Parts: sequence; structure tokens; C-alpha cells
Amino acid sequence: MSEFLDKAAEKYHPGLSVDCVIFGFHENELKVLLLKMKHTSKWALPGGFVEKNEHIDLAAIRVLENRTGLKDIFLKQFYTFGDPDRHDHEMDLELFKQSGRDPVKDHWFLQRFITMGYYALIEFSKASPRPDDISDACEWKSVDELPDMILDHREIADKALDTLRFQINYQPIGHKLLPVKFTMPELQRLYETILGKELDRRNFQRKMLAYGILKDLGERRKGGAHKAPYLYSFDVKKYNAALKIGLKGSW
Amino acid sequence: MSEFLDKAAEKYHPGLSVDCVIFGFHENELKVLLLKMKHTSKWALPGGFVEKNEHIDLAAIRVLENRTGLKDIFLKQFYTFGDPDRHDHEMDLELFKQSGRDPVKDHWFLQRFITMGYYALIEFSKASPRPDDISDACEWKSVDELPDMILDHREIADKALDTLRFQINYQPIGHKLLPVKFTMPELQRLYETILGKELDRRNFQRKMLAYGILKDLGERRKGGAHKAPYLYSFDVKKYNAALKIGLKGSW
DNA sequence: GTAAAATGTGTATTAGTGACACAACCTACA
DNA sequence: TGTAGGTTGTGTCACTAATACACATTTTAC
Repeated sequence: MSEFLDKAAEKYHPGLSVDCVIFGFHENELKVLLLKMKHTSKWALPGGFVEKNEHIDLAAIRVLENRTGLKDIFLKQFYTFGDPDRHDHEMDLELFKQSGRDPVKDHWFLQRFITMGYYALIEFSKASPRPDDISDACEWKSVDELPDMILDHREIADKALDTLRFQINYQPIGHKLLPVKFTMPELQRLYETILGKELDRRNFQRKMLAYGILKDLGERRKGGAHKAPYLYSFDVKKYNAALKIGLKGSW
Repeated sequence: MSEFLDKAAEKYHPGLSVDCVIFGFHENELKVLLLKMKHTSKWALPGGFVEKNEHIDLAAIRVLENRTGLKDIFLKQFYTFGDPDRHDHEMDLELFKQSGRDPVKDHWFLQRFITMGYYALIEFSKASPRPDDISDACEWKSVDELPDMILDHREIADKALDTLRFQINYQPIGHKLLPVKFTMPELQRLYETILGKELDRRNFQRKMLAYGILKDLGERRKGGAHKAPYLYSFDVKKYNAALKIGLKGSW
């Protein structure tokens, strides 16, 4: 950490960071991957800095790979947060203290930061969450019950979800968040949590099938405590073609 | 200009700028306000730098006010462009040369820049376009015939239009781009240029009126070479209320 | 005065949405 | 073993929205 503070000014673009809202879907809940910060009870979005000659998208990809162990992650930049008050001086000082150093005036790390928000859609079961240097835990939290978060990270997470909701007909939500095989009720729960409202089972199924982007696998998912639902998977080619012009339909 | 180069490093956030895509509607064409750069035939989006403790939105507002003479402009941040190759070294050097100085290695201005794109919607007739220090003209250009532009400014302009198109049911397009009084055909042209396709006159009118956001003023616009169309204006209260949940309808 | 071009208004057909009912299935527990 | 409870599969009906079109009216140009 101390070394990081030394080399940061030379390696990273000043006053610029990326923060990632990583979405996963598990047990019928939409979840976000958060880091529990050391020396405080607050949580944070996985984030990082942008190297001096690095594409900002690449910086986000670095963060995502480091936190989840995954490559080829689907991600989208959604907003840049540039309120000059978006820093926590107390925390900055604590960070210096913990690394056994005096906070130097005008240090690279203590300046005002602007952060670019990215959201990612990943398949929950494939990720291996791991904390970074400044956190002591990395866990999935339901979007319905987000814990206390540092700075404006709550605002960033909320905006990511708003964006996802807004773009629901143009992003491969289902394909990225669900496993290869899934049931219609599972797909419906996903839409319901993103949209934040309940949908009619029968109308949902009719609409989804009408898009022509699903393959009925014929199999059923046994083991549940009720009637075994059919399994589907996406016809990726048709799905992507449909997304380009947007799945028509108001939710 | 020379003075600017001296003070920039101390006054502005390093490697960060805003660029504004200012939309206006005139003579049935959607237009963008561009600057003709000095010492080159290329055009540029109005842009500026972010002061060290300034909200990024404010930086954009400064740019807009300076270029148009307008206050209270409607603007939205839409994307941040962070390709490390987005600079034109030739042009940078030229700028130093013109200001009678040697380009200093590691000068603030010569580093890699990240730019935040904002789009603005303004009433064409109210703006008084004026060039800045580094441009010798400030003119409206039709989005259908954009001239050669510096750097990735063409890409930025295109993305702004894409965003506008995508958000057409959620932004006060008509209210901000049209004069207080307008005709149904004018409103239709606006939608057609933003959407980039023709719409059926009769269906358009039916749909617009069904929203209940228009006030029929009873008057007609005389003077045109054909049947005089009726004038309308927006019922701003109802318009904004409708935009919050989104004007329903697929275009 | 008439032609050309644009505006105002209306209607029929098709597609999509929303609300709802009943039968079939699977497991848990008596 | 059989029955209850919850869930899934499927279908129908009414209503709204989207699409495609036709005709009369108004205004200026010639």
C-alpha cells in the first residue's frame, strides 16, 4: 500500500477512477458485488485507477477481472460522477495512517477525483469474488438490501440499476445473467427484479416466446418442490439480432 | 493563449475536458453548433476544461453559456470518451507554435485527455453563436452534413444523436428545441430528423394529441405557401409529468 | 381560375397488452 | 398411499395501440 502511494502519481492518470457495479442473479435475487472496506463498517464498489495511457474501458476490465477472476465480461460505461465533494477526507487520512505515513499536502491520492461508472453483467456461479488490498471481504449483496456504502457509491449503484432498467430491451440481460439453461419463471424473476415490479406469468411467457429468441430444450428441471418447469436457452444469434433494433414492448 | 498555457496546470483538473454537442432546430433541420478551428480546415465541438474544484456539469454549463450567450440551458451528460489515442499531436504542437512557445515535455496540455460528452437542447433563434480563442468561426451545421472534425469529435456528435434518439420519449425534445408556438408538421419534422426516418402525418398527429401535452392555440400560421397549419404549444406541466414515466409509444 | 403542394380529418385492419380461469404436475406430509 | 398446497402450462376475451390508406380543404403561384 505504501508503495502504491509512492508510484501512483507516476503510473496513473491524476484524479480519475473507475467504479464497477457488477450484477449477478442468484436465488431469484439481483445482486451486486461489493467490497467491505478495512477499518470501517462501510462497503464499496470495486474500483480502480486508470493508467496514464490506458483506455478507460480497459481500466474497468482490469478491475472486473481482478475481483471476479472472469475474462470476457460484458460491461457498459453508464455515467461519470464529478461532484467536487465526492471524497471522504477522513478516510483518505486513515489510509495514509494505516500505511504508516504522513499525509502529504497535494499528494496525488488526496486530490479531487472523478469516477466513471461501469456496470457489468456476469453469470453468478462463474465468479470467484476476492477482496483487494484495501478491503477485507468481497460479497454479493441483494440490490434490495444494499448496506451502508462509502462516498456516493450508493448513488452510483442506484444509477446503474436505473440504466439497466432503461436499457432492458437493448442489452443481453438474460443471456449474460442467467446460466445457459434456465426456466421461464427464472427469466421472469430476473425481469421482475430489474424492473422492480411483478409481471403476469402468462403474458410474460407469451411475449418472450413471441420474440423468437428462445430455444425450448424439451427437458424439464426436476428436483424443485413443484411441477417441473421446462428448460430454455437463448438462440444467441437471434437474440443479438433482436437486441440491435430493440425488443419491442413496454414493461 | 500563452497565459492560458501557463496557468492551466494550476487552475484545471489534469487530463480532463468536456465537449458539448449543442442541438438546435431550424428550417426543418436538426443542427449542431460547431467551431471552425484556427490554422486548420477542421471543425470542433465547443469544449473546455474542468476547474480543479468544479462540478463537471458546471464546466459544461460554462462552455454552453460562453458559446451561445444563453443561461439555463438544458443539458445531459451522455458519455465519457477515454481512448488514449484521442489526441492530435500535430495540432498540439501547432498550438504551442502559434502562441510563440516551445512545446515543453510533460506540459499539462500535452498529456492524454479524457473528455466527457454533454448534449444540450436549445431554441435556435435565441442563441448568439460566438467563437472562442482557438476558433475563428462558430456556426450551425446540419447533422446530415457534418464537416470534417478534429479528433474523435465526429464520433462524439454521432453518439450524442444516438442517445437523443434513444431517449426521445423521456426528454423534453420538443419543448427545448422548438419555439413556444409551433405547428404539428414542424413537430413532426423534428421527430423525423431525430429518428432519421419518415413518419405518417396522420398517425403522428393522432399519437401526439393523445398524449394530452399540447395546447391548441386556435391560431394558424399564415404566410406559408400552402394551407395554413394550426399553432400549438406545450402544456409544460403535463409534458413534464408525462416524460417522467415516459411517453409511451414505439417509433 | 386552376394546378400544385401541403394541411385537416377519418376509417378499417392488424398487432399487442392486460386481465383472468382451469388443468396438470410435483413434493411433502399425514 | 393419497391428498393438499403450491407451481407450472396453456388458452381466451376485451381493449388499446399501431399501421396503412383516402378524401376534402386551404393557400399561393402562374
